[in-house]
Amino acid sequence: MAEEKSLNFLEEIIERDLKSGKYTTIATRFPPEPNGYLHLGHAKSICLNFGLANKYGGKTNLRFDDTNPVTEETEYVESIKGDVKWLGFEWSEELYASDYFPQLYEFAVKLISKGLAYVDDSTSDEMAAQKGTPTQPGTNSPYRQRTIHENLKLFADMKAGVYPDGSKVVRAKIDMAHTNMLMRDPVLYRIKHAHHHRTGDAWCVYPMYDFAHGQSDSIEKITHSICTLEFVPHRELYDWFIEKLEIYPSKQYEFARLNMTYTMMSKRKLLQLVNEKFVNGWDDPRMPTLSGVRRRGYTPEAIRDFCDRIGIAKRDNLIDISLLEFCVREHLNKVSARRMVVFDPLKVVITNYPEGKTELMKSENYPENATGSVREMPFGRELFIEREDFMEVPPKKYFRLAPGQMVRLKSGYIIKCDEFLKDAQGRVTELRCTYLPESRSGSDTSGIQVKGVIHWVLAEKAVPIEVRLYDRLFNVEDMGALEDDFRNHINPNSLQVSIVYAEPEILNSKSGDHFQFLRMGYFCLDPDSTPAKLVFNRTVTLRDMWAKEVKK
RNA sequence: UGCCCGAUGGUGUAACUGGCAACACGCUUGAUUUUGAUUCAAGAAAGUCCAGGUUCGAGCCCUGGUCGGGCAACCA
Repeated sequence: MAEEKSLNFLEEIIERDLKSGKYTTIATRFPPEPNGYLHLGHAKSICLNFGLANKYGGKTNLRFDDTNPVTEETEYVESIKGDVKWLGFEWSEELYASDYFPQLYEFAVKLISKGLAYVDDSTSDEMAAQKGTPTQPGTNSPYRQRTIHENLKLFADMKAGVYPDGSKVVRAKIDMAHTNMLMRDPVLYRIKHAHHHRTGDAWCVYPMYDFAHGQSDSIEKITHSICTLEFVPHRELYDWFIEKLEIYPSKQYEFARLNMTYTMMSKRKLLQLVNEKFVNGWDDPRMPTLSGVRRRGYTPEAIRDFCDRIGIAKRDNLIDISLLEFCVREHLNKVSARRMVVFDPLKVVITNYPEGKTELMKSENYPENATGSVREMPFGRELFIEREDFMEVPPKKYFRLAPGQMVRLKSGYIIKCDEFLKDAQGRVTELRCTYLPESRSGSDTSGIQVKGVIHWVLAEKAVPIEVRLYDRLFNVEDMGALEDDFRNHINPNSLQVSIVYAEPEILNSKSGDHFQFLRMGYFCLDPDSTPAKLVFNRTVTLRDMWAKEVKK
């Protein structure tokens, strides 16, 4: 296990910092805003931040960036905490940017006192005009020259609730002609007479992200503040505040966010899917949210493995969803109990099997592990098999049932199809087969080798269950390249519900159980289940070489 | 027409910091298999965005281009 995996660029930076003695231990943080549910992109960040701290013996804080009371809710805080834990990580401290409101306020006062910030009465439109453009310098606000004394008084009044929302802001006094737009006198504080999910009505002025994030890192003595690429231009401001405030110098590093084929990671757009009912909530199994993939049956192990495999770099990427599916299958193959479930039943009557007789057949639960764990399946004269496991006129390499052809019933007997019945519409309604009594699974003395093995259930004991089959939510590979509205590209067939027939053992399923329905895919029990009706989500299909063969 | 990032098989990520491009997914073929799954084996696939330069030697360094992404919210 001592294989040396090459380091990503952040690990290189950290190892250099540790080796040089710059730090003796590292501190990272995962800083979500509680305004939505976490998704796979966040999983990448979580695995990175917590992974780095674990690897180098440091710590990771969970810090909620809750500086905008109008979009943030406790519901989100709870879901985020649950998701991080589910993924398998433990934070050192649970913190909130709102914990630092008093200190952040003092930081603003300090900047004002140093003549490095001022209160501006400009409207947002006026400020936008003052900003200039990336190619043209901005212009100074007419309020830029207010005295320190006046600014202090005004800011105190802002805090005291004297002014209405939007009437005034505090801005840093930097350079309206700066090539970095973010350095053109950015807003530090704005007035919002809004109820905050944690501080209630204690404040009516709230810091902007830029004035809260870096300082929060600094307060927590975060050594390596890791964020995504879009914050690269913010780093200059981040460093400016640290320098002017003379506080602990956390360093910001940026990596490329996760993009995946056939999906999107924008919290805003995911919220839209929820609000506009394209999906059934944040935890809809079609969503790339952690609560969604969890409900879908993805395991934390699989997601961590996935995050490990995609790597960390700075170039834009579009990860093929098949890699995630590979990780999920790999894990589920090892841990899922096997069950037989017939989706589209075709009745089989075994004509030489005694009427009224049943026997119990043993079948392995975990064929990948030598646990010896087995279950018993009732076998009898009338069975259901998959309709597609019979063909009246089979193609060349079809080795399932066909007139005169033999097949092995998994964990049962070898049967031979003697004849088939059709209804008036020409639809096959029943197969009449004979079985080889000496071919019983585990004590086969028939000497006959058949290529095809199919799953089955005893008709009389079959348990109807609901399965929900999911397909990709969007039918466009690169959602990021879209020119038009993403809602125009929703896959109308992303969810298909049907009633299928399971072996009786299915009744013992418990929530959280993962199964492989033989030859049909991986499934998990959905919370919508009731004792009267079990509901299963298809996590992912099995790889299917035959489907490819058929396409040829 | 500004500033900041980035560029290696189809997709990702590597290349011991200058020594004849590797790993994974995907794809193809074969073997095994009481899941057409799993497992195993083999194979196709990039000459590293382009053009110069330095060097015995460049994916790594230098110069100039090209292309892609980001930046003008009282969002984060």
